[in-house]
Amino acid sequence: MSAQLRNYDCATYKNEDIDLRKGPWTVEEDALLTEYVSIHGEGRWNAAARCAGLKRTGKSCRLRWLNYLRPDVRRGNITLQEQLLILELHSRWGNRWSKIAQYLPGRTDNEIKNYWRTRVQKQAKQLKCDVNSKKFREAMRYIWIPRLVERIQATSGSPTDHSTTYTSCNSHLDIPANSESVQITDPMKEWIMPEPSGTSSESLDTQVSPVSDVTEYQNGSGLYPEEESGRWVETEMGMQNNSILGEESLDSLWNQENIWFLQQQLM
DNA sequence: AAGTCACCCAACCGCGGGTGG
DNA sequence: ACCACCCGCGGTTGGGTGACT
Repeated sequence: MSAQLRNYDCATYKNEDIDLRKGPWTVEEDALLTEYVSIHGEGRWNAAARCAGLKRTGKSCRLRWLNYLRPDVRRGNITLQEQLLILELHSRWGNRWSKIAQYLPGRTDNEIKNYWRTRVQKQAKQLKCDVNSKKFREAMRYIWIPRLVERIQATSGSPTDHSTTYTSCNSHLDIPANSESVQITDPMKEWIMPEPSGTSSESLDTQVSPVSDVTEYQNGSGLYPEEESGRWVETEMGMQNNSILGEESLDSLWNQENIWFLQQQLM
């Protein structure tokens, strides 16, 4: 335990003495907060800020812990599986970042939100349509997501069955429309949510609030119908072949040619 | 080398809900 | 019932960085 933390007397702390700090956290601040949480656990962030001797608000401490210091936080590129899951869950719940983050172990709501804003919204902007528009959702559903699925299958080495490349979102994410219980169905769960070594399968059966969010999602039209299956799907753009974009990488999925194609379809 | 631009991400802000006095 | 406080969520912003000219 650091001398600062050991010697600090919460009871004598005077709020008026605080000259609150803002901006980036220092190594010393990180160490103080980490040490405090390791002893007292999470929660009571205002008390944590005071007792750890941090000149920060409780909110700032909470954010720093959850988004950065927490030992199980994952950093680095969002994987294909995670991208797929984000697209799927966002289509169902909208901007419920913290809720979506519950299904991406180690990822924070902030990270997912940033991913959405920087990557997904950028594509919508390039397509000159709103990210919440039906047209963009269909572009995601019938082109982006199938390409993700194909890439995931390709990289996992499993054979690609084009007749079932993409049926509907709910075909590989078994999310009951009237339930919060999200269960990943076999065999998809292996590549959507690879089970961390040494952990139980609990993460695959995460239970959350029993209240349905489906009805809460104001853009309710974002829900996918269940009936589609197979390679050809009927969209607002007309009959759409899932393989229409060929075999280019996802990174080039949204190249100018594709954007042009989509723009034609979206007219 | 310097300037500009776009992207990414950490952190802040405002708001609403929950809770205890 | 009211108020104050705390916590969590979603939206937004500002700084760092790399690519490009």
